[in-house]
Amino acid sequence: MTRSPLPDAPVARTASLLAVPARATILLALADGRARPATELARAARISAATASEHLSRLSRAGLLLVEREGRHRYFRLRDPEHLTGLLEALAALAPAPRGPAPHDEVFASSALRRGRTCYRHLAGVLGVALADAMVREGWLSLDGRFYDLSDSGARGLESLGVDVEMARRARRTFARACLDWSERRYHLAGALGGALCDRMFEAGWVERNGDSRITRVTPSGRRVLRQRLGVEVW
Amino acid sequence: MTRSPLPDAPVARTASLLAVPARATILLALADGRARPATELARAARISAATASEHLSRLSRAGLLLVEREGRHRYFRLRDPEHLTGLLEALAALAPAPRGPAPHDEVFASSALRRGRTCYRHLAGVLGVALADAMVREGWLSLDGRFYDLSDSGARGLESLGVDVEMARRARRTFARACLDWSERRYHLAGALGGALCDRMFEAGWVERNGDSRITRVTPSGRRVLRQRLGVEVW
DNA sequence: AAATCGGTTCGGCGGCGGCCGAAGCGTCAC
DNA sequence: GTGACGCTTCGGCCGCCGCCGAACCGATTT
Repeated sequence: MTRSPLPDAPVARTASLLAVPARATILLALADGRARPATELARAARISAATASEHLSRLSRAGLLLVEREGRHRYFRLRDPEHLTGLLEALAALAPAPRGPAPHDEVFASSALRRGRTCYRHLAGVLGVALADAMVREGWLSLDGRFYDLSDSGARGLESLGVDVEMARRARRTFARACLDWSERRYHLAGALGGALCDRMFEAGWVERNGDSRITRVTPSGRRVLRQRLGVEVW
Repeated sequence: MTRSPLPDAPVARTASLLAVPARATILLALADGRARPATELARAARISAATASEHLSRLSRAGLLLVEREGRHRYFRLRDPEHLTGLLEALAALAPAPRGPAPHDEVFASSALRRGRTCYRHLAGVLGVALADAMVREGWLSLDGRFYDLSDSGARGLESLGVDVEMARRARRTFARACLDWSERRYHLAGALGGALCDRMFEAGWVERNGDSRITRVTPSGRRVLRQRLGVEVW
């Protein structure tokens, strides 16, 4: 019953990846090129974690997604956002009904969470990324793969902010890790040093929690310190 | 159990049209923008006529195909070749394995049939289309929808070639129809007048059959007549 | 009229695969 | 340690749909 392979098999196989609503939702949710954890994608597609896991592994195996482990999360992102996005748009454009531009996501714009938040015990969101960027720009940190190197001047700078760098060095945890930030798609500072910095900023009253959520906001004094010491202007 | 509709339904629904090998083959076979009858598409996809009919009706309902009845045939073609072809290529490009350019069709190039053939009782292929084009160019015929109008000068011209135009007018069949030519994707002359012209060309020895097949070729004398009377140069 | 042919419809079969709950594993918090 | 949490694997259910043969329809031929 088997026949010689038709030259269109690849087309059909690839199309079938996009042919189920749950997977299309997932890809659409990743269309902005940012990385998101599996649970969030499951929620977006309204499927169980188990089902999402299957879809994600299938999409990864097909080479559409890249995956990055981050603690107990797994972040997925499109391997080739340009190409994939174009394809999704072309498919949507072929559909008969809709004539206006699709509402697309919006779902993920939930900006309060995006601006600043804690990620386990370090700072994330726009704030966390801005901080990491600034420290790199000032020569305090340099990125090496998934880790940061802390320069001497960086150590001095952080110490002068009141961060207990020596204590962080002695911790059994990784000292300075680059953590993929899901809302900004860039790295922020994690590890013992990130924790120490985060602790210090709360302790000094430069940032504060919004109730008991993970949402964090910068206080006026924090804003001043960051501007003076790191040249960072945070909203 | 029903949930509010996700914005990705159109993407998935459209993708599922391309997600089955048989349909992908059909669309690929039509990728050149030409129209082909259902049976040929069934053969290309290696499925039964019944299955092909389902696929074709589904693709038509989805607005991907246009259909044109022609006698007892139904010719299908892509509604928007540009768009669809781009989509197919983008999908194929996403597939991991193939690195060289796809062999695409070639299948349909079977050129002997393409050059000239009879279609029921009139001339088709490159020859038929060239003839129809020439007669339009000479002002003998003008296309009106799916039919041709024969001008007075056209009637005289055909008569002078020995075609029995009056007999054709009295026939109960349609006098001069435009028949969609599958290999050239353009119209050729059908109907009673097309039949009369075809008869005359065989009778005069301007064209002859290749054995008992539908393949037809122009003889030297035919070539000369066509060049002199219609300004047509046929290979 | 009968035969042929292109195409569609119908009924039914069979398999792929999407989905979930439960269980398992690793990471992190307390 | 214990518990919570993110994620994956496993087993099984179930529905969708691609496929065909047979019957049917309409156009064309003889």
